[in-house]
Amino acid sequence: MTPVPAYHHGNLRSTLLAAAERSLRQHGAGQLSLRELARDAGVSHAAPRRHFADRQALLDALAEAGFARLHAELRAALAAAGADFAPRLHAMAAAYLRFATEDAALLELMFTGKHREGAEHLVAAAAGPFGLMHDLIAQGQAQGVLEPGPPDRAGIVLFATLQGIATLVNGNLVAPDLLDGITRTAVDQFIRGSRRP
Amino acid sequence: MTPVPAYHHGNLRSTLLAAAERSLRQHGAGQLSLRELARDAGVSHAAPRRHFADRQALLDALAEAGFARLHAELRAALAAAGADFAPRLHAMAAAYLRFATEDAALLELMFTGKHREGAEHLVAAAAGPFGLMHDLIAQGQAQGVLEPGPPDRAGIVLFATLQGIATLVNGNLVAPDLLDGITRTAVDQFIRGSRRP
DNA sequence: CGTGAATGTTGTCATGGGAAACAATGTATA
DNA sequence: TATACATTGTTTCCCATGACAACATTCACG
Repeated sequence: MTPVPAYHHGNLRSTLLAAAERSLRQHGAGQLSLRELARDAGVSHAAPRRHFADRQALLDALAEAGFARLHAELRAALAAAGADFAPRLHAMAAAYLRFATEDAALLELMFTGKHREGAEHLVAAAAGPFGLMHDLIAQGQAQGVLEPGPPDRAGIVLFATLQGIATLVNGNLVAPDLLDGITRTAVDQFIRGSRRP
Repeated sequence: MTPVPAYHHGNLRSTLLAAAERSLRQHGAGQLSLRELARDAGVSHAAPRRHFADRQALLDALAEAGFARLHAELRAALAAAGADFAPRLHAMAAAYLRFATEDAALLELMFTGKHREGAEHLVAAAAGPFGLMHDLIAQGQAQGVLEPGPPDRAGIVLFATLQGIATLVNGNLVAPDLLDGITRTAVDQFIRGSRRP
């Protein structure tokens, strides 16, 4: 018996999100079409509207999921690293840049101010990865490697540097094979620039 | 006599680019519509095609013009600064971030890998600002403030940091009133991180 | 002049987002 | 269980846009 296609798809929302993530990786956010996603899911072109009020809502959901995944990957990288500050920082930076360069379009969605007015979701979702960075800096200070002070400012600068490296590489302004070296340089410079005198 | 509208607009290309830059600033690249630009210019909806093969060509032209303007503004900032390295670096960073936060959408167009396959134009245009950064680093080394070495790597890290700060601010992940302080912190940390031992 | 290259215009098509009205299905509850 | 309501998906329609082709006007230059 070919199973009669159920009227209710069952998990359209997650199916759409998964397909969207694929399309995003392959063709970028600009090319992402709700109708095409609907076709792929074998569903009418208006069905997605039950789950995403409009195109932007879908993109916002993608960005939010992206932050969650980024958070998880950073946590995993930290867990795999040892207890010392410097290796942990290097591990985190490498993990961040792997994510950022493998999912360039997603990263762009997550960061470039494409969000809606009420983008508290996104800001809240971003707080996860930001928090990891913050905690790591605090650990560096506790271990006496970094100079004391509010970890926020230094953390933002570090985060910005990693984010910027990703942008330059993703924009083809820096050759991808330089990525690892530059990342290491950036982290080392960061440590040197804010280490305890 | 109401002047009969001339059949030939005369300078449609620059008119379109100017209008596009305005629209970009107000509504972002996604909302930019060739037909709307044509309407604004008082010209038929197909006229822009004579000057830009397609939408992407218009966006590429905008990005290229953006690099030229960025280059000019950085040069102006450097010219206004003194001869000492640190103030020059601070001036350049401030100028970069002013440009980057006032024209967020343009910056995104310039950097995020939205270019065509053959994007040599863009890479070449980007070389201008990159070169300034490079020269500035070299000057810092010559003045004995920075440790010697190939200026490229350090320059890329610095550029990335500024670019990343802009992304975070433009994405509302960092409050705009923190911008100046963070920029200063970033530059100071950079100098401390790569100064002569 | 007059001819060809630039530059604009009108008309058309396919694609896509969005909205409304309707249909099928699931669920709670009297 | 039967009926009311909520969820989810379908159909049908409208409109904006990008892209393209065929045609018109103007300009520059011999």
